[in-house]
Amino acid sequence: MKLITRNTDYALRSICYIARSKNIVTVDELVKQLGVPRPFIRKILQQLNKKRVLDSFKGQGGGFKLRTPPGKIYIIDIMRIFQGQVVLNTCFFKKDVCPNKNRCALRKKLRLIEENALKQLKQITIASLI
Amino acid sequence: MKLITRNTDYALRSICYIARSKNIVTVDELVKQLGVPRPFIRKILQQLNKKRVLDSFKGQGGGFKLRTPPGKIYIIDIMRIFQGQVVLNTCFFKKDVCPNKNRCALRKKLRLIEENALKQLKQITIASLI
DNA sequence: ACAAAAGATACTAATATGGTATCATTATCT
DNA sequence: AGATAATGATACCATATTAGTATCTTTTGT
Repeated sequence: MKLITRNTDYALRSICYIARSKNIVTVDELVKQLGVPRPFIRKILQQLNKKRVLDSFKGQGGGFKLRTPPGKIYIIDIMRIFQGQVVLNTCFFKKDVCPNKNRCALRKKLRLIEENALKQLKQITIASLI
Repeated sequence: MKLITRNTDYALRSICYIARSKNIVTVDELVKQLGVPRPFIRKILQQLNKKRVLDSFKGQGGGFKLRTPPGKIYIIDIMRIFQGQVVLNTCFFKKDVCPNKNRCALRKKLRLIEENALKQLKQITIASLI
């Protein structure tokens, strides 16, 4: 069980850094700050731009800045970008083994735990991290 | 984020089935009950035997039974067998980026969430599932 | 025009998960 | 004793996900 993956982590830290910085931030700067492979973080930033978390500027003097204030960026949204639907609750069992999903004691308990985690994740903003 | 993996799920259901059954249970019976690939579930049961959750009997009339009462088997232990340390809280960052892990706001919050989930997982026994 | 930035996209590598195959060992029954 | 029915051990293969690279295009400021 891994709550967040590497690219989510990189993304969050990049966003935090950009949020703290008043100026536009280049990939170069982030590479230096975070020590993350350049092409990898480029891809991450591009995704964040596509998903409208960041705004990007091409050409000399270009780079990235936030598109939304840090208090309105929830880490669950960043997780969703890189990890898809965060809580799956997929049942591995075929219908005839687990005829009634709703009554499966195991699923029920796991779902509760997942819902709790989700609820907490939904409350954390970038602002609360910087 | 996937709370449990397939083999953990299979293991839990096998244990539940064995717990409900008064008699010794063979792989064959479990395959019929759960519709899971035979060699795969064999491996799972072997691991459960090694970890002393189940007891196994070779030869004709052999099979598996519980070694511990269902009220004392916690699903977190089964998860640990198949998924290793359940909550990792690994930080992907090098020391110079994240100089003080304890003060990293992100880690702190994630750890809290993970600890909550863990606490809940630690309370669920097989007995509570059957 | 040129250089410095990001955009797009396709590819490769590593790891984890899910699953098979095969042979050895042990116990029971006749 | 030998056949049979069970698990033990172990090595292997397949697939999916995650992590990371490479390359070429586009935009923009000087």
